Formats: sequence, C-alpha cells, structure tokens
Amino acid sequence: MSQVQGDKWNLILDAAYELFGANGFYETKMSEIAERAGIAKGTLYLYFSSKEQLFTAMTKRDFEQFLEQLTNGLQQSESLKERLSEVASHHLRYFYNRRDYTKLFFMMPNNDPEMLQEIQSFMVQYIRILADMLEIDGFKEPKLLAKSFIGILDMMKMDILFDPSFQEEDVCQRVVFATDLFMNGCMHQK
Amino acid sequence: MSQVQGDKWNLILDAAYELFGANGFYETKMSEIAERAGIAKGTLYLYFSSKEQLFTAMTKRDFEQFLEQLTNGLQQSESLKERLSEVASHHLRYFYNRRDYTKLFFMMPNNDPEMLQEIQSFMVQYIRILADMLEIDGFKEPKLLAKSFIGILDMMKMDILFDPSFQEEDVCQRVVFATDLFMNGCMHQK
Amino acid sequence: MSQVQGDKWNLILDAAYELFGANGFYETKMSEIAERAGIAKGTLYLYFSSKEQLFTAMTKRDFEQFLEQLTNGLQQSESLKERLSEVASHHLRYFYNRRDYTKLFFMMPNNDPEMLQEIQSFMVQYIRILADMLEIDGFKEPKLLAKSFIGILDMMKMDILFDPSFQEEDVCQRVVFATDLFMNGCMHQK
Amino acid sequence: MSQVQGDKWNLILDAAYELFGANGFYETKMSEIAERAGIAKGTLYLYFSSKEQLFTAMTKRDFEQFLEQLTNGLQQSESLKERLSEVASHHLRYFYNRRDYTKLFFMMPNNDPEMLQEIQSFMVQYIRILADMLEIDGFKEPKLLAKSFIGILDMMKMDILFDPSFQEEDVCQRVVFATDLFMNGCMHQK
DNA sequence: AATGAATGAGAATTCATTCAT
DNA sequence: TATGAATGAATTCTCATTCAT
Repeated sequence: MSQVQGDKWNLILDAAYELFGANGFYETKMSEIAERAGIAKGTLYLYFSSKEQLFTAMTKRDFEQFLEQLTNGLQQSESLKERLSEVASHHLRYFYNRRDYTKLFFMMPNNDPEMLQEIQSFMVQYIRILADMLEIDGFKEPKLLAKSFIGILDMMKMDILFDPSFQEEDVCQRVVFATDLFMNGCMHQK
Repeated sequence: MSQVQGDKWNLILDAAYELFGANGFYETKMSEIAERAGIAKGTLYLYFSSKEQLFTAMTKRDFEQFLEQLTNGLQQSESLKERLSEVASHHLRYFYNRRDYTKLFFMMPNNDPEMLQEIQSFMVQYIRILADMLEIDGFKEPKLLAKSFIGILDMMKMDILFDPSFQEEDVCQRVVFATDLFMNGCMHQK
Repeated sequence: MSQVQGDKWNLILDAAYELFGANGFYETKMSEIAERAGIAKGTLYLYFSSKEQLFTAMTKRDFEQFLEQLTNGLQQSESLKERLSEVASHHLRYFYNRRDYTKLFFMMPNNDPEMLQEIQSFMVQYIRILADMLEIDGFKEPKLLAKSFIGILDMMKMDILFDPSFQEEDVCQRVVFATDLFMNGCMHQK
Repeated sequence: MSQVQGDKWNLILDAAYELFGANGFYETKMSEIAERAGIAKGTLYLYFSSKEQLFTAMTKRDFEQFLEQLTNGLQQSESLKERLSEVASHHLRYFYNRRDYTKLFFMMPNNDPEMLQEIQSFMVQYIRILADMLEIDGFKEPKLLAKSFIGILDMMKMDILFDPSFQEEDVCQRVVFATDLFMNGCMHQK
C-alpha cells in the first residue's frame, strides 16, 4: 500500500483496508482504525466525514488501482488470447493477494448510495475495457461477453478465498481454463 | 418442504425474508420482524436463538427451495442443452423474482460461521447437480465447468437487479446467450 | 412530587426535575437521570423519545400543576384584591419553593420547538386566567394588565432565587407590595 | 466605549453576537464565530480564554451599551413621567431591535459564575438608575418600584420577540400603557 | 407457548482547545 | 500575532436479548 511519508490520507486508508478487510464494515470500529493509523479518533473525521465515506474512499482507491494495473498489464499483450489471459490472471491474482481480506467482498455497508455508485462505476469501466477488445476483434454482443468472462472469473474467488489448499500454481491453471473456455465459446458464437 | 415446521415458524421466516431482503441484515430490527409476523418480540426467541440464526434459517429455506425447484425443472429436460437452459432460466428467474429483495445478495451477517457453512453447502450441491450432468456427457473438469456456468449466470444478477429497464423478456435472451456461449465453450474444450 | 407506586413515568420526571433543576439541561446526563430514577438508561427511552422531549414533558407537568393549583386557590377568593393577592402569593411561593432548582428558569434546551410551544401555551392560559378576572371587573385592556402583573411578579424571582437572605416572610411583603401597586395602577386607568 | 479594545476584539464580538443571538450559546461553534469574523479559530483564543468568557464579554458590551444609551436618553427628559417614558421606550426598543436575536434572552451558559455576576451587576445598575429618580420624587420603596417597572417592561418582550405581527407603532402604545399604569400605581402608593 | 417491559453494553461523532510553525 | 491540523473527552441513543408474568 502507498505510505508516502506524511500522507495521512493514505495512512488512514491503509489502516481501514486492513481492518475492514479482516473484520468487515460493521465489525470494525473507527477507534480501531484510528489506533492502527496512529492518529486520534477525531483526526479521522478531518479526512472522511463518516465511516461509510471512509469505506467508500478505501474501495474507490482499490478499484482505481485494479483498473490502472489492468490497463498497464494489457499494454504488453498483443493477441486477444494474450489479453484475455492477462485479464484473468489479474482478476484471480487480485483475489489471491487478498486472501486475508475476505470480508471486503462479503461485507460492505448496506444502504450507502455512494458505495453502490462506486461499485457500478467500477463495473462499467471494467466491462468497457473487456468489451472494447472483444469488439475490435469483431465479436457480437461484446458487453454481454465481457460480463460473462468476468462472471466466470469472479465465481472462482470462492475457491481462491475459502479453499485453504488453494495454491498460487492453481491460479495459473484457472487462468488457462477460464480463458480457453471463454475463447472457444466466443469463437463459435461469432 | 417446510411443512414439517409449524405455521408460526414459516410466518416468521416470511416476515424476515421481506425485511432482510428489503433492508439488509443490519438495518432490520428483530422488533420489526416480530411486528410484521404479528407476534411478540420475545416469541421470536422461542423459534430462533438469535438474529443470526434466524437469518441463516431464512437463507437455508430459500436455498432448499431453489435446489428443489431446480431438480423438479430438470426432470422434464432431456438433452444437455435443454438442461443447461433450464438451469439458466431458473437461476435468472430467481433473481428477477427477487428484484425487491436486493439486499439479500449483498448484505449478510459477517461473522456467523453457520451462515458461511450454509452458503458453501448450497454451492456444493448446486455445483454437483451441474457437474453431474456435464460428467455424464463426458466433459472433462465438470466441476470447473459448472462453476463457470454459475459464474456467468450470477454476474447477470447485476443487470437484473439494478437495471430498472430490465424486462422479463430480457431474461429469455440472457438464458439463450449464456447457454449458447457456455455450450460452445464446452464443446470445443472436450 | 407525585410518586404513585409503579408509576415509572412520574418517577422519571421527578428525577429529571431534580437534576435539570439543579444543573440545567445541558449539564445533566441521561445516565444520571436513569440512575437517580433507579432504572436502566434504555428504559428512559421507553417513556420519552429524547432528552429534549423528557425536558418538555417535565416542564409541562410543572406548568399544569401551577395552573391547577392556581385555579384551586382562586376559588376561595371573592374580591378582585383577594384574587390578585392569591395570584401573587402563588407565583412568588412557586419560586420560593424552587430556590434549589434555579437552573429550571435559566437553562432550557434551545432549539426545541415543542418546548417553546409549551411555554407559550402556558403563558396564554396564565394570562387568560388573570385577564378574565380583570375583564369582569370592567378594566380595559385586561390582557395587557395581566401581562404587566405577571411581569412584576416574575421580576421578583431574581431576589427570591438569588438573594440568600430572602426569607419566607419577605414573600408576604412582596405579595402586598405587588398587589397594591398593581391595583392602584389599574384603578386609576379605568 | 469599546474603542479602547482593538478592532479585532470588536470584530469577534460582533460575529459572536450574530451567532449566539441567532442560535444560542450551545448551538454556536467557536469555528463558526471565527469564520464569520474572518479569522482563524486559534486567534479567538488570543482574545478570549474560553467560549464562556467570549459570551460573557459579548453580553457585557451589550449591557454597557444599554446603560450608556439609557443614561444619555435620560439627560433630555425633565419630568418623572418623561423619564419613565424614556426608560420604557429604551427598554422596549432594545428588544424590538433584537427580534432576530431572541436566543440571547433565553439561552446562556449555565454554570459560568462570571456570567451570572455580569447579569446581576447590570440589574443593580439599571435598578439604581430608576430607583434614584423615584427616590428624588419622594417615593417610598424606590428599589421595589424600580424592579416592578422593569418587570412590566420585560414581560412585554414575549410579544415583541415572538408575535410576528408586532409592529414598531405597537412599541409606542406599550410605552404609554406601561408608563401610565406604573405612574398611577406609584402615585397612589405614596 | 406467548408476552413485552426492562436491560445495558456498545459506538459514532462533535467540538472546545492546544501548540508547532 | 496568527494559523489550523490535531486532539480526545464526553454523551446520546439503539437494539438484541432476557425473564417475570
């Protein structure tokens, strides 16, 4: 995580990430976040107006990082298959690296519209990246295809996060499996 | 199925379903559930030992219903394609019928091991049903394929639940799309 | 104060009266009131929805008592002078008996519209009682006269509440003084 | 009067007056006062050691102004009646001009001894001004009479501040009414 | 079985005040 | 003088759960 010295904003987000990720939104106290960040409780509120907003900001930072790294990774890929592999690899590795933060994906504040907004905005961008590359290659219904691929990858988080025997090598196998399945499915739908 | 249980048991579960579904676990009060069920707060605790357990029981009933109806639907299908269509149709319709209960799929209690247990047990059964039919037809890696198909279907809940313009006809198109994509992908992976 | 056995509502109001009166609204904690009433904090909220509402209810009860006792006292008086004396006596004794609750008259919640409502409603009733008796005797501008008399009496609370040497006998002298002054003023304004 | 004090001192007091007057002591934040005065929060504490002390200083300035203007106004009056009219007019106009600052008269900090001191000191001086003029004309109990007159005038603040239909002309009528009532009352008590 | 009054632990948030710059 | 980022004490209110009836 980014810990630029003096960057209290990122410091707080890092602390929040650890605790929300390990314990979930409702089970994490603002006082714990403050303590972990090494600042006073009141200071949190100089940077984030509420617990909900802090969670949303933390998620947003993570989403942006996800998309940025994905975009970077894709620049080295040429063929569609390479690009799809890159997406799969990035997606699955994302979860693999967050095995200790499972709560992030199952516990978020319920009624926060800003949070929902953030999720939807992320999905739109993620889907567009995939859909664009599929469209260039002439596939019909690129958006639906994109969602399908993401769906395949996302379902795999269950094993990655909750199967303790899941190893880093397994990630690669899944990448190949998902990419092949999806590519074959696409090719014959053209 | 739950006729074994008394009337009041189901009455409570119905009330819980409505409220948890509309507002989420943390935003629903036990007193509200009692009121909606037309009984006293204390009575809830004669049937369920805690709020978490009530939520888990409610989810379990829903899961069982899902699997039971799926099994029934599959008995009329012959070919693999028909069976996959049936699965897709059932899965997507499930979400379509629960458009007003979106919180059910995004907010659940965090630290309840019984609940996690229930989800995993459901997934195992759901996957097995699909994997079995794929295995019979000779596909390799039937479990991974099953998870992939479920993943494709599950991603579609985003549109079904949150796109207000999503109509019942759209469900059918998605069924066809998902089934075709998956079938084609499978066929060429054999 | 009224402490009908089992009447928790009055029990809470009594405790609130003591503490709000001695320390003022903002300096009194709900937990203190609960402790003094011998109940749990949460129980307060079964009877009063907020601290403000508790204060208002307490004030209302006191106002009602004031007006009821005043009305009773006036039934034994015949002449106007007797009646004015009764009002003066009642008003000044009210403050004298509440020498230990001075904060009641100088500290109340600021922005509570219900509280303002209550005060104005009390004043309207108090003024009417006085104005009615003045009108019967043919005085012009009975409402203005009523307010003036109340003003004279109310100003005396400063000495009664804050002059430690103020004795019960002094109350009587003030009653005579205020009544005479006001009567004479009225008589020659007819 | 407060020319002795620096510009900023009065600037702060002006801001405090607006905000305390409109919202009351507890509902006004030091940060708001600073913002309104166009200075930094910390700067407030270079001039006033605490919120309470700021409120007291603000009140003191207002009291001093009240007494100074009253004294000035009385120098042009000759007869007792004229002088009483002047007092009444000044008192009622004071409230009329502060219709937007009602909180000043109903919300002040509770436990600040300096503030209580200030109020009592003001009352002593105000009463003395009135009592002196009454004593010169040979009235008995001049202090009690002074308090009574002030009481009559002060009760009228209720209408002036809270009756939205109260007009400037009504002030004059009240002045005449109060003065007459009081004069007549006094004359016949001699 | 059913009730619902009573409990009390628990947490977010505010804001007067300080002090390093 | 002036600043404003940082502090942290302090308190209301909620709500799952209990238990006497």
